[in-house]
Amino acid sequence: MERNTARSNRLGIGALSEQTGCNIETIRYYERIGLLSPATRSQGGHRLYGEAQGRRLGFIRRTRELGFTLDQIRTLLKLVDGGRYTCAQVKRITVHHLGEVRRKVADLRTIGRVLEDMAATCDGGTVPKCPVIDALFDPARPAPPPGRRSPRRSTSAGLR
Amino acid sequence: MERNTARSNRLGIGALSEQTGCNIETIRYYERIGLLSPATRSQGGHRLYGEAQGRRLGFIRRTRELGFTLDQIRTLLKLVDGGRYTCAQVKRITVHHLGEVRRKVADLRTIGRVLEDMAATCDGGTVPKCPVIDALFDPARPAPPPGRRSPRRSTSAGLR
DNA sequence: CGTACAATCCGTAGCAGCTACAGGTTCAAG
DNA sequence: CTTGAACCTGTAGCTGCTACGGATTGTACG
Repeated sequence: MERNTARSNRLGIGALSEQTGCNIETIRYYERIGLLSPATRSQGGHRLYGEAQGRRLGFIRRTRELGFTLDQIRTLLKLVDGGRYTCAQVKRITVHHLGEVRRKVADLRTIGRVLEDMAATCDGGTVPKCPVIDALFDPARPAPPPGRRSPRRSTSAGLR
Repeated sequence: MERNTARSNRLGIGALSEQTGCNIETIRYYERIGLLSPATRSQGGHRLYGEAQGRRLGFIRRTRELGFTLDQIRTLLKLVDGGRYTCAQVKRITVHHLGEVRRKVADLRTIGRVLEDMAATCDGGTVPKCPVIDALFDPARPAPPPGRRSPRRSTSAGLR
């Protein structure tokens, strides 16, 4: 059961997976697409990881959890690898991503409001007729398509 | 330029695309996966659409805009097609989806907060050193992975 | 030392939900 | 009848993984 860590600090891919919470297949995937550099191998060809690779994978995982795309992560890592990144560069990427997150939140909140309004018109009865279906079939009703903001808010007013 | 609509109420796929705002390729895709039933064809094989298909596509598009998955839409349409759906069935799907939207909003707001905190630690200078990178490389710092809530909030405190 | 069995290997294919070709046919205006 | 836009089919690509299948290693136990 104890797979390693014994006296060698080099981990197999399974141990690294456990340590970082990152799926084995995903680790190999990251290597394949070049986010992780090719791991050193045992004689038999099994991947072995040291501390540096572990920290790098941790970075990727945390960054992913914050919703950065693999491409953004690639850019960040390239900056770090180059050794001559600036705070400004990193901030630009971060702030850009923050903007996208905020847009998504706004869109989803709009969607949520529409869904709430629609659900409220449902009595949930066994009647073979539902105002939600009607609303969805009716061209004029539901919220403006998310993506950019619209000046008028017609959601709850227009729905019932 | 006027493509049709002339005196026939049947539209070509391009006209339908314009009318609904749904990409031509996407319309064909919806047909392929069975959301739209196979269109009737001209002698030459071009798709022709009547009002009913147009309304159905509109339904799909609006429902998609609200974030329902194609599978949920398929279910809704099956209910409608069967002609014996109940308000309760529709409401169940809607409320379920609403729950997911709310979860996503919560997760994204958490992410947004972390990003804000991180960005705040950046002075945006030309210094080859950025606290954001440090935070992302440091195992202990960033926000708990979204998905379920954590009791302690260490974000802004822990980050600088 | 042999053997079993876990761990790992590689390559490929699949998921959602489209989008983008290429290389051909049809439609409609002039 | 000719031109050029619209349309056809089929396939491949995108993101970010995940899940095989069938082979090979690594290792603990007897």
